[in-house]
Amino acid sequence: MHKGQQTRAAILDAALGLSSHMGLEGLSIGALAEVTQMSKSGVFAHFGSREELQIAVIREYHARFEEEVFFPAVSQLRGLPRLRALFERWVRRVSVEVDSGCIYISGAVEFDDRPGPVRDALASMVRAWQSALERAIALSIEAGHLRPDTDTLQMLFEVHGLILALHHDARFLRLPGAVDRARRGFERIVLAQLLCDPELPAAAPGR
Amino acid sequence: MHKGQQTRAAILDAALGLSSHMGLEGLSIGALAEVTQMSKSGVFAHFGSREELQIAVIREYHARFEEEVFFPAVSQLRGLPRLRALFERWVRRVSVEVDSGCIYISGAVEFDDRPGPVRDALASMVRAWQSALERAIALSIEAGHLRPDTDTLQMLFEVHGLILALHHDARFLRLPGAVDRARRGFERIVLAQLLCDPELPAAAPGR
DNA sequence: TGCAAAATAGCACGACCGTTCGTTTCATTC
DNA sequence: GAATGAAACGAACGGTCGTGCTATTTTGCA
Repeated sequence: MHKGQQTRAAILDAALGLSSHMGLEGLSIGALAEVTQMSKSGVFAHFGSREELQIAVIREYHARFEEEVFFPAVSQLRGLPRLRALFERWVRRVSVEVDSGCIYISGAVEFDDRPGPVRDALASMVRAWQSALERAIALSIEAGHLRPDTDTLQMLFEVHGLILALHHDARFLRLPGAVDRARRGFERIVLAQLLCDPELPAAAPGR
Repeated sequence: MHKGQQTRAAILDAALGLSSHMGLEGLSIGALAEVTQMSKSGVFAHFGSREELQIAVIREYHARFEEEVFFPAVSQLRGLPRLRALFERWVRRVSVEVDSGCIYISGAVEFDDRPGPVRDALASMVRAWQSALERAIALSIEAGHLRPDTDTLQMLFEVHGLILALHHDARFLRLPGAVDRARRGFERIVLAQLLCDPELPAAAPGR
Protein backbone atom coordinates (compact mmCIF):
# COMPACT_ATOMS: atom_id res chain seq x y z
CA MET A 1 0.00 0.00 0.00
CA HIS A 2 1.74 3.11 -1.13
CA LYS A 3 -0.86 5.81 -0.63
CA GLY A 4 0.69 6.47 2.74
CA GLN A 5 4.17 7.12 1.39
CA GLN A 6 2.65 9.40 -1.17
CA THR A 7 0.88 11.73 1.22
CA ARG A 8 3.80 11.52 3.58
CA ALA A 9 5.96 12.88 0.82
CA ALA A 10 3.43 15.63 0.15
CA ILE A 11 3.37 16.55 3.83
CA LEU A 12 7.15 16.58 3.93
CA ASP A 13 7.28 18.83 0.92
CA ALA A 14 4.96 21.31 2.58
CA ALA A 15 6.92 20.98 5.81
CA LEU A 16 10.12 21.91 4.03
CA GLY A 17 8.54 25.03 2.63
CA LEU A 18 7.08 25.99 5.97
CA SER A 19 10.21 25.41 8.01
CA SER A 20 12.42 27.25 5.59
CA HIS A 21 10.27 30.27 6.32
CA MET A 22 9.54 29.81 10.01
CA GLY A 23 12.48 27.68 11.05
CA LEU A 24 12.36 24.16 12.39
CA GLU A 25 11.04 25.41 15.70
CA GLY A 26 8.36 27.46 14.02
CA LEU A 27 7.10 24.42 12.18
CA SER A 28 3.77 23.41 13.69
CA ILE A 29 1.55 20.47 12.97
CA GLY A 30 -1.53 22.66 12.92
CA ALA A 31 -0.13 24.94 10.24
CA LEU A 32 1.08 21.94 8.31
CA ALA A 33 -2.40 20.42 8.42
CA GLU A 34 -3.89 23.62 7.10
CA VAL A 35 -1.46 23.83 4.20
CA THR A 36 -1.93 20.20 3.20
CA GLN A 37 -5.71 20.34 3.71
CA MET A 38 -5.59 17.52 6.22
CA SER A 39 -6.55 17.08 9.81
CA LYS A 40 -3.92 17.61 12.49
CA SER A 41 -4.16 14.00 13.58
CA GLY A 42 -3.85 12.84 10.01
CA VAL A 43 -0.59 14.69 9.64
CA PHE A 44 0.60 13.65 13.05
CA ALA A 45 0.05 9.95 12.39
CA HIS A 46 2.69 9.96 9.68
CA PHE A 47 5.48 10.92 12.02
CA GLY A 48 4.51 9.93 15.53
CA SER A 49 5.87 13.06 17.11
CA ARG A 50 6.86 16.57 16.30
CA GLU A 51 10.49 15.73 16.87
CA GLU A 52 10.33 12.91 14.35
CA LEU A 53 8.74 15.31 11.90
CA GLN A 54 11.58 17.77 12.37
CA ILE A 55 14.14 15.05 11.85
CA ALA A 56 12.33 13.88 8.73
CA VAL A 57 12.43 17.44 7.43
CA ILE A 58 16.16 17.61 8.06
CA ARG A 59 16.74 14.35 6.22
CA GLU A 60 14.63 15.47 3.30
CA TYR A 61 16.48 18.74 3.12
CA HIS A 62 19.74 16.85 3.16
CA ALA A 63 18.61 14.68 0.27
CA ARG A 64 17.61 17.70 -1.80
CA PHE A 65 20.81 19.49 -0.94
CA GLU A 66 22.80 16.52 -2.18
CA GLU A 67 20.71 16.41 -5.33
CA GLU A 68 21.03 20.08 -6.17
CA VAL A 69 24.51 20.87 -4.92
CA PHE A 70 26.66 17.86 -4.36
CA PHE A 71 25.82 15.34 -7.08
CA PRO A 72 25.92 17.73 -10.04
CA ALA A 73 29.25 19.08 -8.84
CA VAL A 74 31.01 15.75 -8.54
CA SER A 75 30.54 15.25 -12.24
CA GLN A 76 33.11 18.02 -12.64
CA LEU A 77 36.79 17.24 -12.85
CA ARG A 78 38.24 16.59 -9.43
CA GLY A 79 40.25 19.43 -8.03
CA LEU A 80 39.56 23.09 -8.45
CA PRO A 81 36.81 22.78 -11.10
CA ARG A 82 34.81 20.56 -8.79
CA LEU A 83 35.46 22.81 -5.81
CA ARG A 84 34.31 25.80 -7.83
CA ALA A 85 31.16 23.99 -8.89
CA LEU A 86 30.37 23.03 -5.31
CA PHE A 87 30.76 26.60 -4.16
CA GLU A 88 28.78 28.08 -7.01
CA ARG A 89 25.84 25.75 -6.49
CA TRP A 90 26.01 26.35 -2.78
CA VAL A 91 25.83 30.09 -3.36
CA ARG A 92 22.79 29.72 -5.56
CA ARG A 93 21.08 27.48 -3.08
CA VAL A 94 21.59 29.93 -0.22
CA SER A 95 20.78 33.13 -2.04
CA VAL A 96 18.35 33.01 -4.90
CA GLU A 97 16.11 30.22 -3.67
CA VAL A 98 12.46 31.01 -4.18
CA ASP A 99 11.04 29.96 -0.85
CA SER A 100 14.36 29.31 0.66
CA GLY A 101 16.18 29.91 3.84
CA CYS A 102 18.84 27.31 4.28
CA ILE A 103 17.76 24.93 7.01
CA TYR A 104 21.36 24.07 7.77
CA ILE A 105 22.02 27.69 8.65
CA SER A 106 18.80 28.55 10.44
CA GLY A 107 18.81 25.21 12.23
CA ALA A 108 22.36 25.72 13.44
CA VAL A 109 21.31 28.93 15.13
CA GLU A 110 18.08 27.52 16.52
CA PHE A 111 19.65 24.43 18.01
CA ASP A 112 23.07 25.57 19.12
CA ASP A 113 21.82 25.69 22.70
CA ARG A 114 19.24 22.91 22.50
CA PRO A 115 20.60 19.40 22.87
CA GLY A 116 18.57 16.46 21.66
CA PRO A 117 17.97 14.22 18.67
CA VAL A 118 17.01 17.07 16.35
CA ARG A 119 20.25 18.87 17.01
CA ASP A 120 22.17 15.62 16.57
CA ALA A 121 20.55 14.87 13.24
CA LEU A 122 21.18 18.38 12.01
CA ALA A 123 24.77 18.39 13.16
CA SER A 124 25.54 15.11 11.48
CA MET A 125 24.14 16.35 8.17
CA VAL A 126 26.11 19.57 8.40
CA ARG A 127 29.25 17.67 9.27
CA ALA A 128 28.71 15.39 6.29
CA TRP A 129 28.50 18.35 3.97
CA GLN A 130 31.51 20.00 5.54
CA SER A 131 33.63 16.93 5.13
CA ALA A 132 32.51 16.63 1.52
CA LEU A 133 33.89 20.11 1.01
CA GLU A 134 36.99 19.21 2.93
CA ARG A 135 37.58 16.29 0.58
CA ALA A 136 37.09 18.55 -2.43
CA ILE A 137 39.72 20.92 -1.09
CA ALA A 138 42.08 18.06 -0.33
CA LEU A 139 41.60 16.72 -3.85
CA SER A 140 42.45 20.15 -5.22
CA ILE A 141 45.72 19.98 -3.36
CA GLU A 142 46.42 16.45 -4.52
CA ALA A 143 45.64 17.44 -8.09
CA GLY A 144 48.24 20.16 -7.83
CA HIS A 145 45.77 22.99 -8.19
CA LEU A 146 46.33 24.37 -4.74
CA ARG A 147 49.56 24.77 -2.82
CA PRO A 148 50.46 21.67 -0.85
CA ASP A 149 50.82 23.67 2.36
CA THR A 150 47.21 24.79 2.14
CA ASP A 151 45.43 24.47 5.48
CA THR A 152 42.33 22.52 4.48
CA LEU A 153 40.24 23.27 7.53
CA GLN A 154 41.20 26.91 7.49
CA MET A 155 40.10 27.22 3.89
CA LEU A 156 36.87 25.40 4.66
CA PHE A 157 36.25 27.78 7.54
CA GLU A 158 36.72 30.86 5.42
CA VAL A 159 34.62 29.60 2.53
CA HIS A 160 31.86 28.67 4.92
CA GLY A 161 32.04 32.16 6.33
CA LEU A 162 31.41 33.61 2.90
CA ILE A 163 28.25 31.56 2.57
CA LEU A 164 27.03 32.62 5.99
CA ALA A 165 27.72 36.26 5.25
CA LEU A 166 25.87 35.87 1.98
CA HIS A 167 22.89 34.37 3.77
CA HIS A 168 22.94 37.21 6.28
CA ASP A 169 23.31 40.10 3.87
CA ALA A 170 21.02 38.79 1.17
CA ARG A 171 18.23 37.39 3.30
CA PHE A 172 18.23 39.56 6.38
CA LEU A 173 19.67 42.93 5.36
CA ARG A 174 18.56 42.48 1.75
CA LEU A 175 21.70 44.14 0.54
CA PRO A 176 22.27 43.96 -3.19
CA GLY A 177 25.55 42.59 -4.43
CA ALA A 178 26.03 40.04 -1.70
CA VAL A 179 26.26 37.20 -4.20
CA ASP A 180 29.06 38.94 -6.06
CA ARG A 181 30.92 39.61 -2.86
CA ALA A 182 30.71 35.95 -1.91
CA ARG A 183 32.07 34.96 -5.31
CA ARG A 184 34.88 37.49 -5.14
CA GLY A 185 35.76 36.35 -1.66
CA PHE A 186 36.02 32.81 -2.91
CA GLU A 187 38.26 33.78 -5.80
CA ARG A 188 40.47 35.70 -3.42
CA ILE A 189 40.83 32.70 -1.16
CA VAL A 190 41.57 30.41 -4.07
CA LEU A 191 43.99 32.84 -5.68
CA ALA A 192 46.06 33.03 -2.53
CA GLN A 193 46.54 29.26 -2.62
CA LEU A 194 46.69 28.84 -6.38
CA LEU A 195 49.50 26.74 -7.67
CA CYS A 196 48.89 26.43 -11.39
CA ASP A 197 46.24 26.99 -13.99
CA PRO A 198 43.37 24.75 -12.97
CA GLU A 199 42.11 24.59 -16.52
CA LEU A 200 45.21 22.70 -17.54
CA PRO A 201 45.76 19.14 -16.35
CA ALA A 202 47.84 19.03 -13.22
CA ALA A 203 51.53 19.48 -14.02
CA ALA A 204 54.74 20.08 -12.19
CA PRO A 205 54.17 22.92 -9.77
CA GLY A 206 55.43 26.32 -10.78
CA ARG A 207 56.50 28.41 -7.89
CA MET B 1 9.96 57.15 41.15
CA HIS B 2 12.72 54.82 40.18
CA LYS B 3 11.72 51.45 41.57
CA GLY B 4 10.05 50.74 38.26
CA GLN B 5 13.14 51.44 36.22
CA GLN B 6 15.07 49.22 38.56
CA THR B 7 12.93 46.12 38.20
CA ARG B 8 12.55 46.86 34.54
CA ALA B 9 16.30 46.68 34.26
CA ALA B 10 16.33 43.42 36.21
CA ILE B 11 13.68 41.96 33.93
CA LEU B 12 15.61 43.09 30.89
CA ASP B 13 18.74 41.50 32.24
CA ALA B 14 16.97 38.19 32.66
CA ALA B 15 15.37 38.60 29.26
CA LEU B 16 18.77 39.01 27.66
CA GLY B 17 20.00 35.82 29.23
CA LEU B 18 16.90 33.95 28.22
CA SER B 19 16.77 35.14 24.66
CA SER B 20 20.43 34.50 24.06
CA HIS B 21 19.66 30.87 24.84
CA MET B 22 16.23 30.49 23.27
CA GLY B 23 16.33 33.25 20.71
CA LEU B 24 14.10 36.28 20.55
CA GLU B 25 11.18 34.15 19.42
CA GLY B 26 11.73 31.66 22.21
CA LEU B 27 11.56 34.42 24.77
CA SER B 28 8.27 34.13 26.64
CA ILE B 29 6.72 36.30 29.31
CA GLY B 30 5.80 33.29 31.40
CA ALA B 31 9.36 32.00 31.53
CA LEU B 32 10.59 35.50 32.22
CA ALA B 33 8.18 35.81 35.14
CA GLU B 34 9.41 32.55 36.56
CA VAL B 35 13.05 33.59 36.36
CA THR B 36 12.46 36.99 37.91
CA GLN B 37 10.08 35.63 40.55
CA MET B 38 7.30 37.87 39.39
CA SER B 39 3.81 37.41 38.07
CA LYS B 40 3.27 37.32 34.34
CA SER B 41 1.19 40.46 34.44
CA GLY B 42 3.81 42.20 36.54
CA VAL B 43 6.40 41.55 33.91
CA PHE B 44 4.01 42.34 31.12
CA ALA B 45 3.10 45.76 32.52
CA HIS B 46 6.64 46.99 32.04
CA PHE B 47 6.56 46.59 28.31
CA GLY B 48 2.98 46.63 27.15
CA SER B 49 3.44 43.89 24.61
CA ARG B 50 5.71 41.05 23.74
CA GLU B 51 6.93 42.89 20.70
CA GLU B 52 7.95 45.87 22.80
CA LEU B 53 9.77 43.51 25.11
CA GLN B 54 11.69 42.02 22.20
CA ILE B 55 12.60 45.46 20.94
CA ALA B 56 13.72 46.48 24.41
CA VAL B 57 15.92 43.39 24.53
CA ILE B 58 17.45 44.30 21.21
CA ARG B 59 18.17 47.83 22.36
CA GLU B 60 19.69 46.60 25.60
CA TYR B 61 21.86 44.14 23.71
CA HIS B 62 22.96 46.93 21.44
CA ALA B 63 23.93 49.08 24.42
CA ARG B 64 25.99 46.27 25.92
CA PHE B 65 27.58 45.48 22.61
CA GLU B 66 28.67 49.08 22.28
CA GLU B 67 29.98 49.03 25.81
CA GLU B 68 31.98 45.85 25.44
CA VAL B 69 33.09 45.99 21.85
CA PHE B 70 32.82 49.41 20.32
CA PHE B 71 33.74 51.96 23.01
CA PRO B 72 36.86 50.22 24.29
CA ALA B 73 38.11 49.84 20.75
CA VAL B 74 37.75 53.46 19.72
CA SER B 75 40.26 54.36 22.38
CA GLN B 76 42.83 52.67 20.16
CA LEU B 77 44.65 54.60 17.50
CA ARG B 78 42.51 55.11 14.44
CA GLY B 79 43.39 52.88 11.55
CA LEU B 80 44.52 49.31 11.74
CA PRO B 81 45.05 49.18 15.53
CA ARG B 82 41.47 50.22 16.10
CA LEU B 83 40.17 47.83 13.45
CA ARG B 84 42.12 45.00 15.07
CA ALA B 85 40.71 45.86 18.48
CA LEU B 86 37.17 45.91 17.12
CA PHE B 87 37.61 42.51 15.56
CA GLU B 88 39.28 40.96 18.56
CA ARG B 89 36.58 42.12 20.95
CA TRP B 90 33.92 41.02 18.51
CA VAL B 91 35.48 37.57 18.38
CA ARG B 92 35.49 37.30 22.14
CA ARG B 93 31.91 38.45 22.39
CA VAL B 94 30.72 35.85 19.89
CA SER B 95 32.75 32.90 21.08
CA VAL B 96 33.65 32.71 24.71
CA GLU B 97 30.62 34.44 26.19
CA VAL B 98 29.36 32.71 29.29
CA ASP B 99 25.67 32.57 28.53
CA SER B 100 26.04 33.98 25.12
CA GLY B 101 24.62 33.47 21.73
CA CYS B 102 24.87 36.67 19.78
CA ILE B 103 21.41 38.13 19.40
CA TYR B 104 22.44 39.95 16.25
CA ILE B 105 23.25 36.62 14.62
CA SER B 106 20.40 34.52 15.95
CA GLY B 107 17.94 37.36 15.43
CA ALA B 108 19.03 37.80 11.84
CA VAL B 109 18.15 34.19 11.12
CA GLU B 110 14.90 34.25 13.06
CA PHE B 111 13.58 37.40 11.45
CA ASP B 112 14.88 37.21 7.91
CA ASP B 113 11.43 36.12 6.75
CA ARG B 114 9.35 37.95 9.34
CA PRO B 115 8.70 41.61 8.61
CA GLY B 116 7.66 43.93 11.39
CA PRO B 117 8.97 46.33 14.00
CA VAL B 118 11.19 43.74 15.67
CA ARG B 119 12.96 42.98 12.46
CA ASP B 120 13.29 46.67 11.73
CA ALA B 121 14.82 47.41 15.11
CA LEU B 122 17.23 44.52 14.79
CA ALA B 123 18.22 45.45 11.27
CA SER B 124 18.91 49.06 12.19
CA MET B 125 21.16 47.97 15.07
CA VAL B 126 23.04 45.55 12.87
CA ARG B 127 23.43 48.18 10.19
CA ALA B 128 24.74 50.63 12.76
CA TRP B 129 27.40 48.18 13.83
CA GLN B 130 28.29 47.32 10.26
CA SER B 131 28.74 50.96 9.33
CA ALA B 132 30.89 51.47 12.40
CA LEU B 133 33.12 48.73 11.06
CA GLU B 134 32.98 50.23 7.62
CA ARG B 135 34.20 53.54 9.03
CA ALA B 136 37.02 51.77 10.84
CA ILE B 137 38.12 50.19 7.58
CA ALA B 138 37.85 53.47 5.74
CA LEU B 139 39.95 55.14 8.43
CA SER B 140 42.57 52.46 8.02
CA ILE B 141 42.77 53.33 4.37
CA GLU B 142 42.93 57.06 5.10
CA ALA B 143 45.63 56.47 7.68
CA GLY B 144 47.66 54.73 5.02
CA HIS B 145 47.55 51.36 6.72
CA LEU B 146 45.57 49.68 4.01
CA ARG B 147 45.88 50.00 0.28
CA PRO B 148 43.83 52.85 -1.12
CA ASP B 149 42.16 50.56 -3.63
CA THR B 150 40.76 48.40 -0.84
CA ASP B 151 37.09 47.58 -1.38
CA THR B 152 35.63 48.59 1.96
CA LEU B 153 32.35 46.73 1.66
CA GLN B 154 34.06 43.63 0.35
CA MET B 155 36.41 43.58 3.30
CA LEU B 156 33.51 44.13 5.68
CA PHE B 157 31.67 41.24 4.08
CA GLU B 158 34.57 38.86 4.47
CA VAL B 159 35.34 39.84 8.03
CA HIS B 160 31.70 39.45 8.94
CA GLY B 161 31.79 36.00 7.39
CA LEU B 162 34.62 35.02 9.69
CA ILE B 163 32.57 35.97 12.72
CA LEU B 164 29.56 34.05 11.45
CA ALA B 165 31.65 30.98 10.76
CA LEU B 166 33.13 31.29 14.23
CA HIS B 167 29.68 31.46 15.76
CA HIS B 168 28.61 28.42 13.76
CA ASP B 169 31.62 26.22 14.43
CA ALA B 170 32.11 27.16 18.06
CA ARG B 171 28.53 27.23 19.23
CA PHE B 172 26.78 24.70 17.03
CA LEU B 173 29.41 22.19 15.94
CA ARG B 174 31.53 22.84 19.03
CA LEU B 175 34.69 22.48 17.02
CA PRO B 176 37.85 23.44 18.83
CA GLY B 177 40.14 25.96 17.21
CA ALA B 178 37.43 28.06 15.61
CA VAL B 179 38.62 31.18 17.37
CA ASP B 180 42.12 30.75 16.00
CA ARG B 181 40.79 30.19 12.52
CA ALA B 182 38.79 33.40 12.72
CA ARG B 183 41.87 35.31 13.83
CA ARG B 184 44.02 33.81 11.11
CA GLY B 185 41.38 34.59 8.52
CA PHE B 186 41.37 38.19 9.64
CA GLU B 187 45.13 38.46 9.44
CA ARG B 188 45.03 36.97 5.97
CA ILE B 189 42.50 39.55 4.82
CA VAL B 190 44.46 42.39 6.35
CA LEU B 191 47.76 41.16 5.02
CA ALA B 192 46.46 41.13 1.48
CA GLN B 193 45.59 44.83 1.78
CA LEU B 194 48.48 45.88 3.98
CA LEU B 195 50.31 48.96 2.89
CA CYS B 196 52.79 49.71 5.65
CA ASP B 197 53.58 48.80 9.22
CA PRO B 198 50.54 49.75 11.26
CA GLU B 199 52.61 50.03 14.41
CA LEU B 200 54.39 53.02 12.95
CA PRO B 201 52.56 56.31 12.48
CA ALA B 202 51.21 56.59 8.98
CA ALA B 203 53.91 57.64 6.57
CA ALA B 204 54.43 57.85 2.86
CA PRO B 205 53.27 54.55 1.41
CA GLY B 206 55.92 52.00 0.63
CA ARG B 207 55.03 49.84 -2.28
C1' DT C 1 2.16 60.38 58.61
C1' DG C 2 -1.08 60.28 55.11
C1' DC C 3 -2.21 60.09 50.26
C1' DA C 4 -1.97 59.71 45.39
C1' DA C 5 0.21 57.25 42.12
C1' DA C 6 2.92 53.69 40.59
C1' DA C 7 3.93 48.86 40.70
C1' DT C 8 2.61 44.29 41.16
C1' DA C 9 -0.53 40.40 41.80
C1' DG C 10 -4.48 37.58 40.61
C1' DC C 11 -7.63 35.85 37.53
C1' DA C 12 -9.82 34.91 33.22
C1' DC C 13 -10.08 34.78 28.24
C1' DG C 14 -9.33 32.99 23.65
C1' DA C 15 -6.00 30.96 20.73
C1' DC C 16 -2.83 27.61 19.57
C1' DC C 17 0.25 23.90 20.85
C1' DG C 18 1.38 18.56 20.65
C1' DT C 19 -0.83 14.48 21.65
C1' DT C 20 -4.34 10.75 22.43
C1' DC C 21 -8.24 7.98 21.25
C1' DG C 22 -12.26 6.16 19.12
C1' DT C 23 -14.47 6.31 14.82
C1' DT C 24 -15.06 6.53 9.98
C1' DT C 25 -13.56 6.40 5.24
C1' DC C 26 -11.03 4.25 1.79
C1' DA C 27 -8.37 0.92 -1.03
C1' DT C 28 -7.21 -3.68 -1.75
C1' DT C 29 -7.69 -8.59 -1.96
C1' DC C 30 -10.33 -12.76 -1.53
C1' DG D 1 -19.63 -8.00 -2.90
C1' DA D 2 -17.73 -8.88 1.74
C1' DA D 3 -13.81 -8.64 4.60
C1' DT D 4 -9.64 -6.52 6.14
C1' DG D 5 -6.19 -3.34 7.32
C1' DA D 6 -4.33 1.15 6.40
C1' DA D 7 -5.28 6.01 6.34
C1' DA D 8 -7.59 9.99 7.68
C1' DC D 9 -10.78 12.32 10.59
C1' DG D 10 -12.90 14.80 14.67
C1' DA D 11 -13.17 15.82 19.17
C1' DA D 12 -11.03 16.40 23.34
C1' DC D 13 -7.19 16.94 26.81
C1' DG D 14 -3.73 19.42 29.42
C1' DG D 15 -0.68 22.94 28.72
C1' DT D 16 1.33 27.46 27.47
C1' DC D 17 1.01 31.49 25.00
C1' DG D 18 -0.03 36.80 24.98
C1' DT D 19 -3.15 39.94 26.71
C1' DG D 20 -6.88 42.26 29.04
C1' DC D 21 -9.19 43.41 33.40
C1' DT D 22 -9.59 44.46 38.51
C1' DA D 23 -7.63 44.37 43.16
C1' DT D 24 -4.02 44.98 46.19
C1' DT D 25 0.35 46.18 47.66
C1' DT D 26 4.22 49.23 47.64
C1' DT D 27 6.52 53.51 46.86
C1' DG D 28 7.81 58.33 47.07
C1' DC D 29 6.55 62.76 48.12
C1' DA D 30 3.62 66.54 50.74
